[in-house]
Amino acid sequence: MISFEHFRMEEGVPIYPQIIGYIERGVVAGAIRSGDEMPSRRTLSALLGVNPNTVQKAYRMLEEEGLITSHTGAKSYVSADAGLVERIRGELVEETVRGAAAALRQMGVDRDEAAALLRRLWDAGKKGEEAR
Amino acid sequence: MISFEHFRMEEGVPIYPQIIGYIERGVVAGAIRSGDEMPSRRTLSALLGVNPNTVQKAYRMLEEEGLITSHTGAKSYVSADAGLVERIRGELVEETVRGAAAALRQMGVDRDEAAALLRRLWDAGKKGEEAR
Amino acid sequence: MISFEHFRMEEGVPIYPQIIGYIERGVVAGAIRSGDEMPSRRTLSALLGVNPNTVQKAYRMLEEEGLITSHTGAKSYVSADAGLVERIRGELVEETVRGAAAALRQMGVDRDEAAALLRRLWDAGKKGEEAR
Amino acid sequence: MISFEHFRMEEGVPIYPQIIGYIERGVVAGAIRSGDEMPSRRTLSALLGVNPNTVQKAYRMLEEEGLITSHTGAKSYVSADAGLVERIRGELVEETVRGAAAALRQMGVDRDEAAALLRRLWDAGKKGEEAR
DNA sequence: GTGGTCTAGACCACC
DNA sequence: GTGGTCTAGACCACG
Repeated sequence: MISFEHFRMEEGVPIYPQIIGYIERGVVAGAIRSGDEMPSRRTLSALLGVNPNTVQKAYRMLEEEGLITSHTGAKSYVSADAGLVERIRGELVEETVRGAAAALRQMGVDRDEAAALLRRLWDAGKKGEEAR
Repeated sequence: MISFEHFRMEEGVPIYPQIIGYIERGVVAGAIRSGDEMPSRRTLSALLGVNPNTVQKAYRMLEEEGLITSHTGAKSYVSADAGLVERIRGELVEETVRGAAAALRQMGVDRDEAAALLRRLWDAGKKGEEAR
Repeated sequence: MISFEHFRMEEGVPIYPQIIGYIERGVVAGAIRSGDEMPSRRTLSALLGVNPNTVQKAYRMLEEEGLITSHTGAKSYVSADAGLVERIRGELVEETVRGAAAALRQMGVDRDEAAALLRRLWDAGKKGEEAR
Repeated sequence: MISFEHFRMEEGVPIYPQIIGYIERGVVAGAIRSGDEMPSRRTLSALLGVNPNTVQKAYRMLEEEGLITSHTGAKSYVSADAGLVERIRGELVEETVRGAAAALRQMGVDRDEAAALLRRLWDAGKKGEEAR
């Protein structure tokens, strides 16, 4: 059963993409692997304090993406082959870095300052957000 | 008159927060200063290709935040005192860096690798997204 | 033991009402009579390829309707007195005819055409759906 | 603006397919034509006493079927070419007649009796259900 | 005012 | 207990 203990909800952003992103990042990190058992819709919705349907939507999109499999009445499992993981990794890492760089640039931060900030704040939110 | 030439719309995210964020980042960078003239709602909506109501909503929230002043029938001006700017700067920069760091950590990227990536991709999106 | 050989499942409709309807129509036709023995829940669920709980639900509702009697650990029997049968017959037949008539009328089919169609298609689905 | 005054909701059946069926039958009858204006989601939901989202789902599926067109901020219109109408007509009429025939057969009604019933009850529900 | 999306809760069939 | 679907209400962007 994969853990959601390091999941932190971001306000003002739709919840289901956050769930998708959490799973994707965990898969990219190798913390979530093929065959791992997903929490049930009810379990996860209770854990996150959201509606089961919101979780359902995330799971459905993950299934369409090929990251998990679902069968009625049975549990859902992760099913991520290496190629898919590598593809997601490429998309996700670049997108994250580029987005932060663009925002910081527009705020007048220069490259060295940004890199220094990143190093300094790296462990800032570590408690509770450690790689999965 | 402040410029929106570096504004790039992000799909799948409400537009009015994007406008607010653009102004906030410009103020933090010092590119937008107290007394600068805001474009009229009509002008900006035409420029961005969005509905006037969407711009109106952004202006109203910026006014509530204290970043601009609006008087019926008159132009709107930026009104950002040093304290407000500093407060926004602290929130935005830290939030941006922390968010990226958390996502990258969760993907299994380590601190050195992240800093290197940030330096390497710093100018990546510059063409067409300069000082975005 | 009453037979389910002519039962055909309709997709997209809950299964338990289909079971109830099958019994009701058989009773109205006289093919199912008071005293007839119902298949056990397990037997029927295996025969129809559905979950025992689904059959259980249908049996419970039939019992509430008064069409069958169940005693824990014992077989279930049909118990349809003449009055009940007549009441069900009136409801089902009229409802079926009225519903089809209304739909056909709304599609611009006239009465003669509808009656002709009914005669022509009467045996159409018979093969494989006989006495459905 | 096409009218829903003859629409009658059937209990125990999902609402959105009923809306779809009503439109399809009207198109088959020729009572609803290409270019006709659909009621807005809000208008129809208020009229039927259902949630706007339920209407939305029906409209969306009708759009996928090619029977109506929708554009954000603008009204929805019927767009049914002759071929599509003919295809729907074939499916709908046969399906309706076959379904009623099968049910009546299983209830022990014979063909002549069924045709007679259909003629007799043809106008039974006419008030309020007249072809569109 | 329009259509589109997100979150929510109840119900169904299945194991 | 599991996943899947339907109805519901609020919010968003657009004309």
